[in-house]
Amino acid sequence: MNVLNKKSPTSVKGAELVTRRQDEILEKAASFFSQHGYPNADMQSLANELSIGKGTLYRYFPSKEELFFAAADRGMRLLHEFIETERDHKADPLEQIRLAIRLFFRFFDNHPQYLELLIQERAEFRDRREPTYVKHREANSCDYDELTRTLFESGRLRELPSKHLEETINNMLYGTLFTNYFARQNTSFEDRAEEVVNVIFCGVLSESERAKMLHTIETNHNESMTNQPSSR
Amino acid sequence: MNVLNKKSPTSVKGAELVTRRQDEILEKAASFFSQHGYPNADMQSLANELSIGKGTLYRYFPSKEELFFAAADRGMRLLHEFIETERDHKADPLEQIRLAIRLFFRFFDNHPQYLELLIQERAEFRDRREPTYVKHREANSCDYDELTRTLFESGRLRELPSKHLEETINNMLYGTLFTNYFARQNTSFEDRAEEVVNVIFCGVLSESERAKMLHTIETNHNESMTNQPSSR
Amino acid sequence: MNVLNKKSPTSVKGAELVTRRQDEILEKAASFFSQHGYPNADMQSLANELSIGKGTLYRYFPSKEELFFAAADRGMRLLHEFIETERDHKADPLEQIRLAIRLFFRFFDNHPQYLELLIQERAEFRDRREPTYVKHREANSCDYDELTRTLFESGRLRELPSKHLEETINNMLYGTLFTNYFARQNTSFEDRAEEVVNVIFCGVLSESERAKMLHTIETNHNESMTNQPSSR
Amino acid sequence: MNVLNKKSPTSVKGAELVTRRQDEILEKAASFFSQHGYPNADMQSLANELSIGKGTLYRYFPSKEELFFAAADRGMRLLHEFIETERDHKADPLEQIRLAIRLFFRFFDNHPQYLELLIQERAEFRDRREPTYVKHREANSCDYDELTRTLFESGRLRELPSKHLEETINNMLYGTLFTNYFARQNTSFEDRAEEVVNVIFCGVLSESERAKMLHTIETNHNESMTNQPSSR
DNA sequence: GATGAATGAGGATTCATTCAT
DNA sequence: AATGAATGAATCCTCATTCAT
Repeated sequence: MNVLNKKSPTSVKGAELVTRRQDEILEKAASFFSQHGYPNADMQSLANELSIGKGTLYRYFPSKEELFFAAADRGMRLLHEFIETERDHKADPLEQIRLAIRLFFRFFDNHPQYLELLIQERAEFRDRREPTYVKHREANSCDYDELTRTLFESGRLRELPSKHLEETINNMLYGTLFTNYFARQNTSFEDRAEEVVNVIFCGVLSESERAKMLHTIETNHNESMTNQPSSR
Repeated sequence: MNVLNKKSPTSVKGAELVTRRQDEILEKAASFFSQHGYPNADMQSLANELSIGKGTLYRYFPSKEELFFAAADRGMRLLHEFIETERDHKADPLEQIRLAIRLFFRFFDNHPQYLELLIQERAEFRDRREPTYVKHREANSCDYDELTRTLFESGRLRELPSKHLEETINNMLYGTLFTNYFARQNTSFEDRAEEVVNVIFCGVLSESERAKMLHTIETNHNESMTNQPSSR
Repeated sequence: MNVLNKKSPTSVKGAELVTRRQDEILEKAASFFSQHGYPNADMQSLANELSIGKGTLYRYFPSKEELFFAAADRGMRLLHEFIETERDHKADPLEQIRLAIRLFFRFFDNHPQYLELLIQERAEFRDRREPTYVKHREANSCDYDELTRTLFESGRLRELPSKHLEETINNMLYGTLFTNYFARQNTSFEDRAEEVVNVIFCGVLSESERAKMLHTIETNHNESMTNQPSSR
Repeated sequence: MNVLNKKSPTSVKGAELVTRRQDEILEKAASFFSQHGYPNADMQSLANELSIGKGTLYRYFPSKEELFFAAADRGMRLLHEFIETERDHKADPLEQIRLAIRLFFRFFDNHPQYLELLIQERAEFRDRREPTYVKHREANSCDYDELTRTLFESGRLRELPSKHLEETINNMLYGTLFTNYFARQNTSFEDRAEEVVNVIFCGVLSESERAKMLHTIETNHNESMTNQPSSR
């Protein structure tokens, strides 16, 4: 499916060269797809922007589709690497989460094209492939599982199914990305990190209201445990 | 730009007929675009599904693009109407918000095609038009402005810039929609409404941790007010 | 696979129109493919020659390949019709064969493009489809089976497996077509009909030599019957 | 037009090496073109199969077209050599012809790719070049001219214009090749040699019928000689 | 008003050939 | 001498839109 299939294993040095070349192409392709949208991005123009021949593009990627997927994957890989490089495994768990969120936003501030690619991918290849975004989420999820477990055990989180926590954060993060990006407000994502963390951690209610609500939930929960074995 | 413009008067009855016909088309078009994606949805097939001629389609909508926009707009209008019809203006404000969230999710459970259209629209017409989603948000925002004001004034929300509240809820809602839809998990949105409300209202931290954090925020805030007039 | 698939059964009158149109296209396509060769025949130029749009071509035939096959099939159909129209079922069987050969040649004199198509087809679609030529041969073969049977029974042919007769004639006919056409000698095929018939019917040997050879064959045949039950 | 032209002298040994290399390439090229058809045979794959670089191919043959022609020519040369090597110049002339036919068929049984090349060539280069097949026929024709003359003079053939004899045999041979090959019947050509010889030599009619027909021809011929000096 | 036949701009992809290493 | 990376001309096909009936 790639260059190497057409001919020869090429030398190690050659392989490196190929990888470097592919990276250059992917870098440009990401912005290009992001800018024009997948269906309007034509390979000729992309080749022109790269100052290479159209054929060369096809030497490195067998089709427009594969090129797009490779670009999207690269984005998620870069995101992952960026967060891994910057995070501090020894910090307080809550701080780690806070930092991860901040880094997540910072990445998309610096590379908005990759956010665009996530959306494009979903729009164009709805039924053809597992979304890159989901793959990435799965790759990362284990890293944070332990973090949350620790927090639960030390009683620093309230009692929520642990899956909820992760998903809720995810929804909030991507929701913030998407709605802001959709709205083209051009505000920095990272600038909103504090608010987001703030709401996720503390909610929006005042002290007293919160107490009331949590009490109601508790009560309902107990009742449903006692009276209605099946809640659906 | 539409049928009526070409030769406007026509009888009132005629106008109604046109509207009914347009609605039938839009209904089908929404599912169709949703199913195939904008670029792969071809007008001939849509006409076939509607059992009308391709030309007729063009009588009612001047172009594929306009048809798509009309379908997306209709989706947002239906969402709005649905929520307005079902909401209870006399209920407790927090309950009103909770219900609105629930209804919002229920709508997209019942009409997932309109969610798809939002994504399609963003992907295809990135730079050509204000997203339908944003238009809708603006249309609705005033309705909830007063609701939140009341809650603030009665001390039932903690002190957050009012814009934040609305945006945060929005981000959470759309984030939940998008990530779930992206992940194709086929779970009902409404089933998740309670969790979402729960987190937005109460946050994820335990009582003590929350207190600590809110204290820190307060302190920082005061300090920054005193010492660093500009935060960036 | 054809026009009708895209939409609607069209009226009877429409169907006739479609057929007429297809025929016009096939007529031109045959000469065009014949002239340029399948791979060099481009659809745009063909459309230009027909003074229709490229899209129209594709309305009537779903692909270049199908168009080509349809043209080749039409050729064989026309050949068959031509011979059936002109032949005289009441004539002496040998005369019928002689006439059929003459007509066969005359057809390709008048429509050399269809000969070319047979060759093109074999060259381009070697392994993708049963040759049109073979289909035609099968369609016709039954017509002549009886003719040859009669001739055998009345002792007007010497003893040859009946399959041989038909195949030999076939080989001779197509061989004459192909070699003459290959050689681009531009001589009329029909002009050679008499020679061909002459050789097939009488062979090239003189009376005495023929007698000798037939005697040898007979003898060998008897011997192999007696001594070597299986000759293979 | 080939390697040697670019920088001619090179040592004699070098020239031999070049020739050997070219032969290896042509050998493979023949099967390759035969297998895929000229337009689908791509130079990269051919180079791969030969385990040489694509550039090297172009060192030995200036273009795909020239390579193809060289392969086809080589086929005809091999055919010629094969027949020359195997034939027996001292045998009875009729036997010589019989043997030549048998050898001709045997060659194509063993090297069907060269038959394919003849067809490909005609299909692709219809108007660009004298068919290899014709060149070969001309090269060989003189060898058999004398043979036939001898036969005529000794009265072993009936009176036919000598050109007819050769052409008729040719047509029959190539006709048998092509129709059998077209039909992909996978029968051995050589197995059919006897039948073919048999029909060409003796014709298909019975003794009496043959006499009748030859009489008629004679009569017509004389008449036309007497009455209509020019038959055209 | 409704239809669908006709159109042609537009874009992905292939592959023979060149040429620097 | 040998290589294979780079090139871009060439071509099939799709589909939104128009317009005569």
